[in-house]
Amino acid sequence: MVRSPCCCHDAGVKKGPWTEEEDRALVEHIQRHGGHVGSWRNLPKAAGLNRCGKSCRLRWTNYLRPDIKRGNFTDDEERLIIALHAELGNKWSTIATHLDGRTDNEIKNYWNTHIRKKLLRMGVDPVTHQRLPPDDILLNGATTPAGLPEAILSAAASLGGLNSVLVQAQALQLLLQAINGGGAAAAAGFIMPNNFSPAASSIVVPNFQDQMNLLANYRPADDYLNSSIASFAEHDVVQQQNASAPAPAAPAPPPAALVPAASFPQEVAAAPADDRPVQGFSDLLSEPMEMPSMCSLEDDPFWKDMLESSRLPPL
DNA sequence: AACAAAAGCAACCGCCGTTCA
DNA sequence: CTGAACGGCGGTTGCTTTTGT
Repeated sequence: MVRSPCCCHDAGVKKGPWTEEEDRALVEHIQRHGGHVGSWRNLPKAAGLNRCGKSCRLRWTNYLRPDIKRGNFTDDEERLIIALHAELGNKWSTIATHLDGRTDNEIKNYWNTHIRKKLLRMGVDPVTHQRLPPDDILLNGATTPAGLPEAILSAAASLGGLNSVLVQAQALQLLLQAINGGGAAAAAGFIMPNNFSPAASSIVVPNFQDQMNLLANYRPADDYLNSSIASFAEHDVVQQQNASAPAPAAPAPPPAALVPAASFPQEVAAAPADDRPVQGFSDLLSEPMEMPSMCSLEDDPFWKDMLESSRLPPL
């Protein structure tokens, strides 16, 4: 017996976005059959649809199925996806079986549009889940003019694994550039006084040693899965907020569920001598942006040296 | 306000393993 | 056993929406 060729190649079969009428026809047909489709190939004709069976299956499984969960991915889902991807690779359908109500297509899209970029920003290769070479991180972060905060984050993420003085200097240079430009620095999570000006004689920055302690202890690929990468969602929200906010206005108290991202843990800032290693980048991103321990640049010999050796104008 | 660029996402394409005649 | 169709999957495209200038 010879089977007929796939309907997908029929010239008259409709393609493109589905209309409400088509959706209704498909759903009603499947419901009439108790949720059982039988043959996808025969379904379009039986349901009165001028669509390829394959297209019907896709529409049903990715959009119309009643058990599909809509809305943003939660942090837990995000962590699970990353963990599963590290183990399974691009086995989206397998990954989808571990997340209730999520389709492989949705997960795949979310990975490609959100998680992948975030991992890159954190200095983690989204394919291998290993730490990227520092040079790559810097390149990734510095590709867009508006991406300076990302460059700083990438540089910070790379500090823990720096293997060359040159790269370390590049990372610090990024930090210095951020401080020299108030808006970018604010976006990176540094607190600037309301009257901040690059030319001002007293520039306040977070305690440098605290920053270096945190950054130096960060090992992205070692433990990022265990940490609350967490802050992914918050990270995005805050980036957008910072990018669009008319900085450097005095920050309003954030909503309880929304804390600034690129900041340093309070307990570390308050206890500089504590060498507690951070568990991951989340520690740098998830706490409110409060810096009890501040110092001025002139008072910090390290900053003084750095500024003198940089090409920035003297402060 | 208008335009351009970037991001997000639904849908399509084509390959591959399985099923079936 | 063979070959064609089916169903499923991952990669990619292109349209729509959002954001930036």
